[in-house]
Amino acid sequence: MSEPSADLHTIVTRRLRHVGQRFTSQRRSLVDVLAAAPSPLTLPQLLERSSGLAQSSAYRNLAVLERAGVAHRIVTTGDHACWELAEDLTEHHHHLICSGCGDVTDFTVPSEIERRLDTALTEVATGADFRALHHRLDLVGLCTRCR
Amino acid sequence: MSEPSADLHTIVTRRLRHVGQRFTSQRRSLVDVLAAAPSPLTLPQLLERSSGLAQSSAYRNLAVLERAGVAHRIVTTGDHACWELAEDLTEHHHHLICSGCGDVTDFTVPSEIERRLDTALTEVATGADFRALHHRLDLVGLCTRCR
DNA sequence: CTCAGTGCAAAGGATTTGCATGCCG
DNA sequence: CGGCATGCAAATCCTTTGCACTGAG
Repeated sequence: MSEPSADLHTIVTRRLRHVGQRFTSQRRSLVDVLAAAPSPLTLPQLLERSSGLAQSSAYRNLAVLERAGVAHRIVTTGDHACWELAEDLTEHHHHLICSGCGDVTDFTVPSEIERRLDTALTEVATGADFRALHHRLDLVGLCTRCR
Repeated sequence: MSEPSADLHTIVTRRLRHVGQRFTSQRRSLVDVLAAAPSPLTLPQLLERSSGLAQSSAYRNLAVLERAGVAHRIVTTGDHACWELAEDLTEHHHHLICSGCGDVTDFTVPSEIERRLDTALTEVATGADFRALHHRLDLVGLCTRCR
């Protein structure tokens, strides 16, 4: 399910163009950093990994990438929000969220359970007259360090 | 599964005492408002429903209630955080989150699926050397108004 | 009398925005 | 050239904190 880097850039370019935006070098850098990370990154982490990127530009570009459906913002208990690539650019996964340090790690569940869950959620959404876009399943607890 | 009001107060009193805090009238008001609401409430909503409560006191008391395991803070995409009673004081449920207006509504899934999910999550947690405290399953989409 | 609890106002801090400048198309 | 993109600094706005006061025990 993971995309080769060249295709990723192609897709991102297309999606950005779709909302009338360019794929600038800063945005390319953000996308690459997100794609390389094994887990969502906070803004400070993104800045560390993208040299010479102004904080405000990072926020602005992340907002653009989110509007284009390329990046996704995760709200956590911690001080900063986290960012990751949109799910359809990676693979469907969930998050282990440490309530001690706010750290976020990815994980997946067996596809059979995922399917059943989807079915159930679709029914719920239908019953509630709610247009479901996606679901979010997080496991909250304590990581090894914070235990 | 819902608690009669008297028992709720008893439980809350005990939990507050356990962390060395009193069950004051403001805290009682917050708990009652949360118990009466069908969904999590933002701070402005809580203030509306609790006359004569200072904003700072609300935040402080919610923090105390959270530390006592009575209330639970939900981080949303919206501007404000939301608050609800702790899950073991209500019943296990999930949230429909509208990405348009940030509104949050409760829902439940069939217990069989919930059980299977729990099993799967326990395995994941064990494998990741993660001490799971609880899970969070949200359905993100658009409510009727924002559709 | 003591000390947690409270209100008010000010501080904090992540995120957003205004504005002048730079650069791609 | 025209307009989007960027950096810097200032503004926003939710949330937290300092401080003096009040009230329960």
